[in-house]
Amino acid sequence: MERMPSARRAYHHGDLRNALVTAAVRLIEDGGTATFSLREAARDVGVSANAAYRHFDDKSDLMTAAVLDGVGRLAAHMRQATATVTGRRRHVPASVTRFQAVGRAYVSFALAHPELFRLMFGECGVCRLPEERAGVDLDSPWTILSAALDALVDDGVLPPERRPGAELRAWSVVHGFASLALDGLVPASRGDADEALTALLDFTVTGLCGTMPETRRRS
Amino acid sequence: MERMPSARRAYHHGDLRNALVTAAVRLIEDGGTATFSLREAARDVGVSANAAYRHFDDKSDLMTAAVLDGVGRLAAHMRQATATVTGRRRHVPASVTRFQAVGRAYVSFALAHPELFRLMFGECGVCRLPEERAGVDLDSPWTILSAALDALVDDGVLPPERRPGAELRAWSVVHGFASLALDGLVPASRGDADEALTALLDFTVTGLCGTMPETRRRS
DNA sequence: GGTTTCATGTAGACAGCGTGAACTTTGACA
DNA sequence: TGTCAAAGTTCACGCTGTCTACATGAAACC
Repeated sequence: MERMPSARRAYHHGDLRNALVTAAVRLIEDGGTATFSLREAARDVGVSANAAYRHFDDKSDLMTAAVLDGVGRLAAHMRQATATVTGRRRHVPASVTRFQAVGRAYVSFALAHPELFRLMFGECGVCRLPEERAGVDLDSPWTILSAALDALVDDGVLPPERRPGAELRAWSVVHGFASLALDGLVPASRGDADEALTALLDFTVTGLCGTMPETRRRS
Repeated sequence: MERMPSARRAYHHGDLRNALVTAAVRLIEDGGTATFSLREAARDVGVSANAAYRHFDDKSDLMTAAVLDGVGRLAAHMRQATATVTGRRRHVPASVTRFQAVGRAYVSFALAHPELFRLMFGECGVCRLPEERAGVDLDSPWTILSAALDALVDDGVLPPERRPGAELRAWSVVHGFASLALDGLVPASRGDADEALTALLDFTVTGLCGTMPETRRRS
């Protein structure tokens, strides 16, 4: 199988696997994980339900593929956020601003794709990724976070002895906040939530560095 | 309906609602949220599937009841942890130790009841609790956390101006850590995980207070 | 005490689900 | 051109959530 007209669209789809994943992501995003069905995804693509079994072991395998797709989107979102940091606060080192932008991106992704985010970190989620090794496929987001933390060290605001394990602490904060926000446990109004997030990110930097760093550094 | 022999056990169960909730919690805890079925819960209790509809609107209503049950257990677990704080570190104020014990209890509950915990804070979870007001029924855990934070202020380690919103920040940290741990994203070995948790709780106190407090306080 | 009432149970039916087995189509290659 | 395997299809099964109708029996009223 190499060439496929894709105009005829008879019997052989041509790229069914990807089409199913795309449909799954869309269905999950607006419909939730609970009501998602493999049959509906197949129906959406215009194919019989069992056709999916040529590309996935079972329903949960399809959902895992959707999760992987989501991880990729999250990484892209985070990467873009670091690349285009907007605004910068007085007396706050650039590395801190950029680090906080990563966290902000993480939370905004979760709020923009609640159901997908929940699936990514819930049952059928990253804990069941292939190879029995979960962390592997989260490399991208993890790497982006790591780089931001390294920059904090390079900038002299994060003491090297506090560096080990910082990813896990930082990740815990934003992940927890995002999860709680999805559950409606964060101040409802948009402004309040943003204020809470800002406070949270300052709290994170303080906790990591041992104190809130300013631009006028002590040597 | 008042008296029910409970020995005869014919037709009328006597306390079917509670029995169903108990069965649901157990089935969810060892079987997961995905495979849980209302019919199985009914079968477990020895009652027809439709009997459940006399006590619950639908499946998700039953699951919500299970979630409420879980919130109660979580609160009890946290309360007990604060009451019986074991060990105490040098140079660390007692209020800090007690605060950290609350966080430790939260995480240990999540690790002990992974599926229930996930359900509590996932779809069908606290976000869909009755009254359209999520926070309400989390009063107990929230209150316990609040009290621990108040104690930090009373003890002079948490500056009053940093007190507002502290619940949300503290909760975010432990909730995120617990979630990530359930996804296998925390160092696998038991000792490493505990070490990471300890570091996380110190990080939290530092972030909240602005610095890591010691017993020999300034002033 | 007999009758009525009604909350609480049961039985049966239905569509939709995930999935296995067997069959069909079709593009690629000898 | 004939063959083959990959990628679809159809049929079938048991299980699910939930609807409608019916059965039971404890309690309330005369």
